[in-house]
Amino acid sequence: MTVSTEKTETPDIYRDLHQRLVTAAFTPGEKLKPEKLRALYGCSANTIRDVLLRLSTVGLVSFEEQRGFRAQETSPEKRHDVARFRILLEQEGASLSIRNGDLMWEAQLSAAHHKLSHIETTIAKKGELDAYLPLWSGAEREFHDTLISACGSPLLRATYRNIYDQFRQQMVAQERDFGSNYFQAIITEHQAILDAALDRDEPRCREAIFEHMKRNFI
Amino acid sequence: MTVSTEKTETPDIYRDLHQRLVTAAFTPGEKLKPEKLRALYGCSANTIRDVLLRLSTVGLVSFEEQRGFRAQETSPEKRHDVARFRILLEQEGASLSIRNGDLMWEAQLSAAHHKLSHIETTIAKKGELDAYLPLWSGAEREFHDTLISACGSPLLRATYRNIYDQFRQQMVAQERDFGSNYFQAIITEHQAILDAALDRDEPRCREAIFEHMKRNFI
DNA sequence: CTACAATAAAGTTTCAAAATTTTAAGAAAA
DNA sequence: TTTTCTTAAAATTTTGAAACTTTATTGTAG
Repeated sequence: MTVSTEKTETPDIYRDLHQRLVTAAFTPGEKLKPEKLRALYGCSANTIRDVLLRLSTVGLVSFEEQRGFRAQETSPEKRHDVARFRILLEQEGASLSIRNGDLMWEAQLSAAHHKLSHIETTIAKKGELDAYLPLWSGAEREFHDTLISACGSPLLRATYRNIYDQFRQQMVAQERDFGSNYFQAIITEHQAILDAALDRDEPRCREAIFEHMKRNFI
Repeated sequence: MTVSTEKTETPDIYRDLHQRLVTAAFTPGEKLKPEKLRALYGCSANTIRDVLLRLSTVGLVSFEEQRGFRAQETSPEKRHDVARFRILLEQEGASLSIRNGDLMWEAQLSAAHHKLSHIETTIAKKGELDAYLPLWSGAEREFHDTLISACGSPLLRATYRNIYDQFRQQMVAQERDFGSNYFQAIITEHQAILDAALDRDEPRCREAIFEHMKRNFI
């Protein structure tokens, strides 16, 4: 069901494992054995190895020479580190975008926020997070990525995306209480970020980003 | 000569290729064919593939599905991007280190600077950069890494190291004029960074870092 | 002469098995 | 009982060859 039967399977395996990792389908530190996963995707162990090697590249999987792969471990320190670093990158990226972004950027940001806001409102009402988690996670990622998309630095943006995924992995793994009031809160926070960005108010946007993330500190 | 004959060769292949890449033994964009490199290290093509996959994770090698590996391309935009991002990370890391660093940090920073300074002075006098490039590159990396080593963020530090290596790769590839006066200049700049750090003067240290890097802008 | 298709060559990815290393289990000694 | 050594099992890495893709070459039609 989750496995595509297309000719070139590797990208699908990558995407599927990536998705599983950021939605905590594996418990942190769990061993990822190519030989076991092989069966799941109907390919050889080496193909899995390739994919895991690439996922270790982006920090979702930890890899140690001669002792294989694991789903990235989590700890309060790690979560704190990821959150701090994410703030740094997003604040800087947002500042640059506010300076450089054109009308198209504003439009795309509005659009991304609209989608995100819709999904978050639905979850806040219905409360069925499990069903919406992949959808919401994707929309949130897109909103934050769009926010920094006009920063003019491909490197900053690529690094941010990696960190965002690590953040998601760490937070979902922590089994936070994603209750209804949690979503009420982040709806407000995302709105504040959007408003500050469209007002081209750098300090206020930085502050809004910090407010959005500070709950994840130790 | 460059190839170790130990039992477990993979780490050596990784280190050796890493070294070659940051010292521009490959021209930017040059194709890295496992089949060719295989002979060099006396192993199979897949082992090379593994190493290249990991090097692509740290940005030294570019990888495209179904069309293999290349030494990272270079361009004015890319160099500018790397330089800007490096400044961001180093300024932030240095600021945090200045706030958090203890006496041990000061001592290590002094030691790293002492070594670096010695090598740079030698090069400035003798001018034989080619012979000293790996030594100097390693010492400079260590100095900058030590500067941010007390920042308290493993993620920031690891990211900085990757960016430093990409920076080195980009700059050496550009065939800059590493003349004697170039080294005279950076000796002064490194001294300024050290002094500001030991004085615990964040703004001055940030400024010194910027001054050290601004020559690499477009 | 150019554009397009067919073919050949080169390069990349996948595979299953062999070689190596790590981890686990059990036996002997302190 | 605890520790250490030996042995067996499990897992990882490496290999060489097969399958597949891309790129280059050649030939044909417009």
